Amino acid sequence: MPTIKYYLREGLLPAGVLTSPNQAHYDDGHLRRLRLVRALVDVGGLSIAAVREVLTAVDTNEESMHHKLGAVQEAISQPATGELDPIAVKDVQAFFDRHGEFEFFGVDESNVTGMLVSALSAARSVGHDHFPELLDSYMEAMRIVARADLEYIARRTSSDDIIEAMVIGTLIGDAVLKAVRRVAHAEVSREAMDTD
Amino acid sequence: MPTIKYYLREGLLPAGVLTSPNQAHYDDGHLRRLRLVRALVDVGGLSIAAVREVLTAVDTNEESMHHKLGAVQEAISQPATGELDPIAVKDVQAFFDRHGEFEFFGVDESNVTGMLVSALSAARSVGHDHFPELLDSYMEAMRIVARADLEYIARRTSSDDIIEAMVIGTLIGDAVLKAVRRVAHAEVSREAMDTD
DNA sequence: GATAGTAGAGAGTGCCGCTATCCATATAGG
DNA sequence: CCTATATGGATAGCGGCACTCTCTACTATC
Repeated sequence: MPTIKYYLREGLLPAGVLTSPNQAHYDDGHLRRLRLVRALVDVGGLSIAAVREVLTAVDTNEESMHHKLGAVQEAISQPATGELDPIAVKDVQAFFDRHGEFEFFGVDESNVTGMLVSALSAARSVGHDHFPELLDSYMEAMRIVARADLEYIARRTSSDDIIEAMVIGTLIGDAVLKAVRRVAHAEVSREAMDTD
Repeated sequence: MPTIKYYLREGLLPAGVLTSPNQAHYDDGHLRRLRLVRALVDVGGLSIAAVREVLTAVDTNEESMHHKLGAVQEAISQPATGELDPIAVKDVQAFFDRHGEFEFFGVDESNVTGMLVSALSAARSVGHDHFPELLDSYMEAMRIVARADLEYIARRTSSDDIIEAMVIGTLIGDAVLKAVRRVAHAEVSREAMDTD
C-alpha cells in the first residue's frame, strides 16, 4: 500500500477520483494499470523512470499510431552501455544491410541498434569475434517469433489494447524466450549426445 | 581502477602474483576475467553476487562437466519473482509435458521453470491469459537458436572454453535475441501492412 | 634520503526503490 | 455531538548495492 502511494507520487498511476477531500476512488482501470507497472518492473526489469517513459508514450493521444508504437518500442529497449567497438558497428550495419533493414535502424539512431552493438562489442571484448555469425540464424528464429507475436497482438481491437499488448508481449515475451531458450538448449544438447 | 580493487576484494578477480609486498603482477588471464565480469554485469545485467556465483561455478574443478554446466545454467538464470499463479504453473507443466522435458525441468526445481512461471503469472495478472498459446512457436524458434548456439559452442576444444562460451553465449545471446526480435517485429509488421 | 607509487582494508557516497511518519480532514460508531 | 479510526497528501528516512575515497604501510626509483 505505501508502494501505491509512491507510484502515485511518481506519476505512474493516475490519481483517483476524489469523492471527498480525503477519499479517493480507484476503479478497475487503476488496478489494471498497477498490475501493468508491476509487470514492467518485475518481469521487464525496467526502472521506475523507464516505466514512466513507457506509460507516457502509451498515454499520448496526439501522435499517430505508427509514431506511438515507435516511441513505446524505444522506451522498452534500453540504450547501449559500455564502450562500442567500431567493428561491432560494422557487423551490425552488415546485418541490417543483409536484411534490408538498414534504412529503419540506422546506427546511432535507435536503442535497438545500440543494444545490438553493445552486446556484440562485449562479445568481442571477451574474445568472441565470431559471434555475429549467429545473427542470421537468430533472425530466422525471430521471424517465427515475430509472426506469432503479431498474430497474438492482432486479436486486439482497440488501439489502446494493441499498444498495451505490444508492451507486455514484448517484455514478458523477452523473459519467456530466455527461459524457453534454456529448455531448447537442454533438448538440443541431449539430441546431440544421443547421436554421438 | 578503484573498481578493479573492489572486484578483487569481492573475490571476482583472482589476486595478482605478488612480485614484492606492494607490487602485484596481472597477466592476460586477469584482463580476460575482468572483461568477462564486465560483460556479465553490463550485458547480462547480473548483480555482483550473481557474477560471483557464476564464476565459482565456472572455476570449480571437482564436479563433472555435466554437473558444472547445470550449475552455471542455474547461476545465469534469475529465480522467480512476484507471486506465482497456479494456472501458470499448470501451463508450464503442460508445456514441458508436450515437449518431453518434464523430467528435466520439474516445477520448483530449477530457475528456468521459475522464470517461465513468473513471466506467465505476470501475463495473467494483466489479463493476458492466452499468452501460453505462444509457447510452442517460441519453442520452435528457440530450437533453431539452440542448434546455432550448440554449433557455436562445439567449436571450442578445452572444457574451460566450453563453459565460458556457454556463459557468454547465453547471456550475450539473450541480449542479441532481444534486439533481433525487435528488428524482426519491424520486418514482419511491414510485410503484414503490405499484404493488407 | 626524498618522492612517488602501489597493495590492502575500512569507511564513505550516491542512487534507487521503497517505507515510515506526520498532519489535516472526514467519515463511522456510540 | 464527540471520539476513534482511517485516508490523502507531503516530507523525511531507510536499506541495499555498486562503487569510490581515504588512510596506512611499504618499497622501488631518482
